[in-house]
Amino acid sequence: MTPATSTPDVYSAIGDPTRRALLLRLAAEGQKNVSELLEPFSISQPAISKHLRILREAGLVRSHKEGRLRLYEVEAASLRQVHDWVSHFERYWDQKLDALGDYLDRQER
Amino acid sequence: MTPATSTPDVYSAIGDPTRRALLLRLAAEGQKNVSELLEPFSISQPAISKHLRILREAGLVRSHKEGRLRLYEVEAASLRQVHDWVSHFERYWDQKLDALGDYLDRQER
DNA sequence: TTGACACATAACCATACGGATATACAATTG
DNA sequence: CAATTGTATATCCGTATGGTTATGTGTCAA
Repeated sequence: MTPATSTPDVYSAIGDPTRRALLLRLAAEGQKNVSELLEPFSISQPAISKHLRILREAGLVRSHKEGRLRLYEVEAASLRQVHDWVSHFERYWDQKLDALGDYLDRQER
Repeated sequence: MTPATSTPDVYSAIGDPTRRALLLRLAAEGQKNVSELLEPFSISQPAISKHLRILREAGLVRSHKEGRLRLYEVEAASLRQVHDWVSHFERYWDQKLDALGDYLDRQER
């Protein structure tokens, strides 16, 4: 019985530096196939495919076949939640330590 | 031979939902001691202490003793890099495909 | 001084993770 | 058709991660 394979969340998807690099390159250079994405790294093709799968399951990339290539592109709408979450802490790197920060905080949950 | 215990990076530190909840609460409610932080969770005190250590080593909290309590507070300057990184992808959730987005789109090989 | 409390650390365990190699399969090329 | 290329999946492996219980240490109260 295969145990349900829970979908990976966005935070852990971007926790890996290789996946961040993949995302950044896709954003900078647009669609890429697996071999192209693989090239700058010194890891195996299956390793990259695994990373791409995790990114896809986290909703961070999408892909489609074109001939015998599979093209990947960024689909980063789910990064918005990360952006929003991190923004709660903006006052900690902004100089202005306004007591206004307290207002942000009802967003808890 | 114990292998040097590399300092955890910010991305993996916030990859865990418990640690995100801790950070959010500290930001919302200010200083808290370990027992207070522990209370909403159904995990052990050592587990929380471990999370707090990881947050501390990632530069996300700091602490000081006060009597027999140890008070933790947010120290989230290092979240700025995350915020900046995520911002690279803003155009993927903004409706407005600004000039930068258009420019990048045309670079597609 | 003794005991209780607050917390950290140690030791251990199961599972997840990132990598490798081997293989399967679809699509193109000869 | 067979061979080659592009990619995914299967399997395995070592290490990291998140949890537990047990224990050590500092601080306060009686």
